[in-house]
Amino acid sequence: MSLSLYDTMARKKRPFVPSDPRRVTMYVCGPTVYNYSHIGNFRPVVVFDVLFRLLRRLYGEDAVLYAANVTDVDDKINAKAADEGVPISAITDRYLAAYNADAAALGALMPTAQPRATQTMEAIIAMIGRLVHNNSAYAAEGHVLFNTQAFGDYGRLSGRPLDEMIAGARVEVAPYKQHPADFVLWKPSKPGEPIWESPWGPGRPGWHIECSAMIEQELGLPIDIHGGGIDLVFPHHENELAQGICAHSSEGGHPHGTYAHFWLHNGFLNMGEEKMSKSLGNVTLAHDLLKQTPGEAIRWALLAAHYRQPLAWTDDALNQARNSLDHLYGVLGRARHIAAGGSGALLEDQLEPLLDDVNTPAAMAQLKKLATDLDAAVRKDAPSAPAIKQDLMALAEVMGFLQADPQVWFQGGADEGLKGKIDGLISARDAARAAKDWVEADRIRAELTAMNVEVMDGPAGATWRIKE
RNA sequence: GGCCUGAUGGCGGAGUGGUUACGCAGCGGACUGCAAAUCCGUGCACCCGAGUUCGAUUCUCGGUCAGGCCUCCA
Repeated sequence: MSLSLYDTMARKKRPFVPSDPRRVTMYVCGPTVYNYSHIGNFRPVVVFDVLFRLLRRLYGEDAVLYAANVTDVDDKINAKAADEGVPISAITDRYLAAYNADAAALGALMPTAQPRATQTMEAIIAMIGRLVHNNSAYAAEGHVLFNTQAFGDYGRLSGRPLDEMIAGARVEVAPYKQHPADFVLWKPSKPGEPIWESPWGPGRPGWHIECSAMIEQELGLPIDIHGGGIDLVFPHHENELAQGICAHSSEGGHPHGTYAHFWLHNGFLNMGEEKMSKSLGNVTLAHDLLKQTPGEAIRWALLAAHYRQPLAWTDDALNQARNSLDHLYGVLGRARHIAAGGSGALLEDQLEPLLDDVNTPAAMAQLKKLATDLDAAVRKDAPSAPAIKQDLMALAEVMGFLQADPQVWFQGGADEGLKGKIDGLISARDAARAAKDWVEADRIRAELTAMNVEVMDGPAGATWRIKE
């Protein structure tokens, strides 16, 4: 079985074939760094991280170029900077650092490139210039607007014919627009806002052009995979596609070509019945959640539903994620003396659920099956144990799980002093048990329980872990 | 108003034209000094109606309900 992915443009699953297997390219829309990102913002981060890992596994670690942009020019950033009386870079640097730290805590690898809008300004201006030059865009009242009439396929990605959109539009149409659907490529800055010189006057870029320019600069067209949240299909990706194609058509020629071979969109994370969004005020920040919950458990919860399905975020889902990881790490702890190796399953068999449009819930079921098999093999001291462990760890790695030491997973919340104290109590209890002094043994266990420590007696002595 | 998704057991969540994964929770048992962990066993669902079919949870149509997009948005 080979990799197949659901392509929003085709509205079906298609076999994935990169244009060049030695240079597989993926671009995912990243954050606007004006605040901490909420947990829903991290769903695509984790989802496309799994795809990134999978592609690296299939095509080689150095063969995959994954660019995720950072929007660091934006009204909200300006507002925040003005509010605090600091330059915008103070805001964007602060929240980009937090974003990257949170993403790392969720087990996401760093993309191979993380371009920033402010550092792509030359490419943005050059691209707008090309669009103006071939009449795909026009300047008006200090703005430059993309001419949606120049691209016959406009609306194809989102399945919205132009005239229909106009009919249902609730937006006020700016008077300088030739067509209501035309969108801004360049706009004048207000006083006090960051400003760049351009042939159309001083100002700053619109949001959509940034991604197209970065893709050209970092990856080159066409790219293999373009990802993002489903809410970006329209207008963001539709606009990106239109300007990206038109920037490559000659003057007077018909725009043609391919921008991205695959468009992937993840479903929303919901709080109860509604989407999580800053405007609804129902957000949970990953930054806050990570203070009390292991990043790996959050990652598990984010991948527990297929990426295209909506995901309801609840405390219970998080607890279940934690329980699942407890189970897996428990198996690994019991199998710690087994060295992974031998001939495991074929790579493709192993990865089959992920090859089918990144089916993470099915892959998790397989992870658990392998863990159960490993546990049984270890218990029976079966010769198959090393191979099973190898399969388990290989699949876990592609999913970004089980990279920690089991002991750290269970005891990671305890500092050295506490560990010493716990170990002392465990020894005292072991002595009491050896003397069959059950009253004393149970008293010590109660003391440990009060410390949020759970004791587990085993053939090789008692072990312990921090409870949630 | 237009466009687009989804509906699976107590909960989460895959998948399938004919025995409905997996996990959590529940129940019974084994193990244990008692527990925990683990193991064995077990109950529980495919929104409604019509159609196609030998057979539909799966395909088609209609309906209901829920959500999203059309405006910044992962």
